[in-house]
Amino acid sequence: MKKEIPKTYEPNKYEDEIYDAWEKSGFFNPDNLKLPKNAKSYTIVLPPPNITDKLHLGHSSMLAIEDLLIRFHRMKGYRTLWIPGTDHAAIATQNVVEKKLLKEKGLKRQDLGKEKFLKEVWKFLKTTQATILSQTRKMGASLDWSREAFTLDEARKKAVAKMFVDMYKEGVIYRGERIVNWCPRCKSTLADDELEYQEQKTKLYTFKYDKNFPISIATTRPETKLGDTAVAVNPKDKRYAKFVGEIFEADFLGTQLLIKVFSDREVDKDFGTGALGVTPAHSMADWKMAEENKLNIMKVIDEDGNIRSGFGKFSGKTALEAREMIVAELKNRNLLEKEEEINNNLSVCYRCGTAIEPLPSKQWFVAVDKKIKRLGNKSLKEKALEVARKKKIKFIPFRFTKRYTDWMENLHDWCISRQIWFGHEIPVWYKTRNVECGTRSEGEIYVGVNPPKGKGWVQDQDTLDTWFSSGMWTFSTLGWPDNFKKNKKSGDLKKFHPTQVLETGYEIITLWVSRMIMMSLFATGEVPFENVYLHGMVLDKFGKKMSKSKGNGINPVDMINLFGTDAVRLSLLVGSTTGNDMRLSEDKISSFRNFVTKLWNIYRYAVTACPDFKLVDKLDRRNIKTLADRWIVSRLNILIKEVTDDLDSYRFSLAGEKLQNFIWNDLADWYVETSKVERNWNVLGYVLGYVLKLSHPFAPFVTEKIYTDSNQRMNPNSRIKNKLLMVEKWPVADKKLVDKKAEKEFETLQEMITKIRNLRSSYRIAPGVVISAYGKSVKNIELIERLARIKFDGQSAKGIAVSARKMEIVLDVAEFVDMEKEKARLRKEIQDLETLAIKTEGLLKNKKFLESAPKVIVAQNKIKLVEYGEKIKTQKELLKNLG
RNA sequence: GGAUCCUUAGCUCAGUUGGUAGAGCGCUUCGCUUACAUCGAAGAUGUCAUAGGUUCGAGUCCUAUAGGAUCCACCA
Repeated sequence: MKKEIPKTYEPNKYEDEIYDAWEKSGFFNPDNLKLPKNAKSYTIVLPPPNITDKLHLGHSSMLAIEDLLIRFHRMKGYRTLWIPGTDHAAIATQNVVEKKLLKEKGLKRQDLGKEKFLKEVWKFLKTTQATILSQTRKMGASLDWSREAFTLDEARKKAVAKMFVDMYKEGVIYRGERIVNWCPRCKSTLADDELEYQEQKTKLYTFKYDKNFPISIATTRPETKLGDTAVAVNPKDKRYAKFVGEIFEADFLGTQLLIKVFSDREVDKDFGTGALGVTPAHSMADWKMAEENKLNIMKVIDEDGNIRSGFGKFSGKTALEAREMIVAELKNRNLLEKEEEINNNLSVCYRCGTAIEPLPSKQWFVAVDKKIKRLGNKSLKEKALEVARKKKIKFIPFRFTKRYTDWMENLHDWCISRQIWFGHEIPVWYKTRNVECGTRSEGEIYVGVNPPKGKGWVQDQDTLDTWFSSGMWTFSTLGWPDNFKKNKKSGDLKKFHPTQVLETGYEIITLWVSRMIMMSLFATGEVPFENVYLHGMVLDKFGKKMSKSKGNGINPVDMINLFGTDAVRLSLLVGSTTGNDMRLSEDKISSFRNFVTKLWNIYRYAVTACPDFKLVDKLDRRNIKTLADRWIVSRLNILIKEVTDDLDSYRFSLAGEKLQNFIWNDLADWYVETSKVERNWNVLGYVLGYVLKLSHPFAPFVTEKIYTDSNQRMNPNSRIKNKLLMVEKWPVADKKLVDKKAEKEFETLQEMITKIRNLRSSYRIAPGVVISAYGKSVKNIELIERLARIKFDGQSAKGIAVSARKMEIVLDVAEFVDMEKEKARLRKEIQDLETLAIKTEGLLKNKKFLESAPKVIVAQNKIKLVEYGEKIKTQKELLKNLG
């Protein structure tokens, strides 16, 4: 069954059908792999992409790296599992849908009500989810789709509720009041790491509460000063020392304040007046001071960002309106001493950009410092630090360990409740529930996986932080809690937990990695993964972060359509280093497309030139005949060792580069190109077969295509034609085939041939004179001879022509069987050429010769008459003119 | 304020434990030779940011400086 092979590999034609074949084979699922019972497991959980949007190149990079690891280990004989999934990304998704609703229908979520709104969210997420999954397949990701999960599906809901209840029962989850970062627009709390900071100019006002108050204070937010209960000064500040410990009454524009003066080291003497008005309810730092100094707490601003009742004319106004009113009144009363512009770092909501309002509020927390019995009386924080320090979890590159431990050490209790509709419900019910300006009081409370029986129970209206559910990802996807009864693992959890590698972006160490570690330790007593491999961000060719708003993002699917998945994968894997950002441009991707074509054409050449060509699994050493054979086989076996080592050590880029060099330079340019005369197809079949295996994790499609194409050609009627490269055994280097002597000898030949090539070009080019037309083209040699005959002494010119012929003979050197004979031949060639070079040079120095020479340059089958500046003429035309 | 990373060819970046400076793209010249023009051959280009130190030997290790990027903390 022989068919024509196209000149170039056409990815779009084959990729979908190849992916189908993989998927149908069932080998993405480790249960279908034919493995010995004691085969080791190798598991990666895919960091679930947010369902807010389709995938970008950053995701592609993640998929490329993980699929490389997965395919490599699958071929190495591990019980290899890669679990797919998506993340519901609560706040982000809710925001996207809200914006969409407003834009398309002019509706707010409140207009729809919770139930209808959530329906809209699900409608939205189903479409993006579908897009994400199809993009993932396009990348060639060999994920086990039978185990696909979503952070908000039924199984995960069950796991999350169980986790919450368990932690509550251990006293790790508690409800408490404290200052939270409140977004008045999203009406939700934000974690510290969900804040963004905006540098901006703000006015700093210096004033006194009233004219009898002894100390002036400075603030950028006068409206919050309605809730001041103290003034803090630096203990070393002599100006205020005499007031410390005293309590003053003040009348701040109609509001009665009781101000205690105390000292605190945190206060900067040189900022403003050196005295800080303390507003415990509306500043993180002040809250801390209030706790230490047992200050009263007075709330001024409510959840909508308005001034609460009880503040006279200011009540009901927005914070900004109140600020303006207060400043105006301070001016009127002559209390305002100074008004200056300063640079201020404003915290804003990372989703909507609204200024954050720090507010005290009742929230659910995970206690990170509480000693936990099941963790050997250590806290989550201590245990999470221990596993990193004892290297039960290794960070790659190592330096990120420090980022993790530093952050862990300073970790505060984690607020896990969010005031949004979309997300995991909190498994808590109350009997009576009053809501009044952020303070909630309730009577009876019930915490359990299943709703309580009886009437009058109302479920907690809040939802859980996304990271609470994604923090459980490694074990919730492996069947926890059903697979974890009485502290014993069973099923998937037993087979695949802990996982081997978590591959993710370094920016997510604190948000996600740390939470996974804590939650896994609590739930299973195990680390969630043994290694954390961190990749950098993918930037555009100017080094800017790709983002939708900037419009500089490259859509991976566009690139795949243009250049093929293999090229996209290679460009993401080669030329980048662990933990560092990388730039990507179309040029880079297209150069890898060319590489894929190269690989394809080695195969194409073999099949066209040798109808019986086949890939060889085992090489009979008697088939290694020529020096070139020994050389390429030796090089291959060194390559196998190096690539395997590199991949084992996460040096993907290096491994890819070595493969590329071998395939392009050694195999194509030297082995295939130089030994055309008597090709050893057996050796080529062996080398190509092994190269395909080594390259498969990098470029799965083209390698699989070549592999199956070859099998189908040679074995159209046997089962072999359905064999997949994907599950072939990873090559093992054979030390006996490494032949250093052969490599050295071959290198000598390479050097000699290169020298001849150099000689050829060294005297080929001379200003204004003929030259060129080397090569086999008889026409060109004829041309030189004719030009020479017309104008000069025949002999000298003939020399040039002859030399042209000779050089081609050198390049045809094919068989390096008799090394000494071959070397002698090459040496003679070099000598001849050198003599010729001297002769020619002499000729070219001859003024008479130069003056009378036709000033032509032969290039690209076209001849340019330089002297007359004439336009390019064809060779034929010139010959005609010369008669 | 604390920390990390980067600075190597015109551009984008490799360079694993210290041992003769690398790749791709681009550029110059030549070549369509039945595997490949998405190709082949040849060529040019570097005080490895700066200054010290350790060493027989430093792009690589140490110290300081400059510039760039990022993360964390945070100013009332």
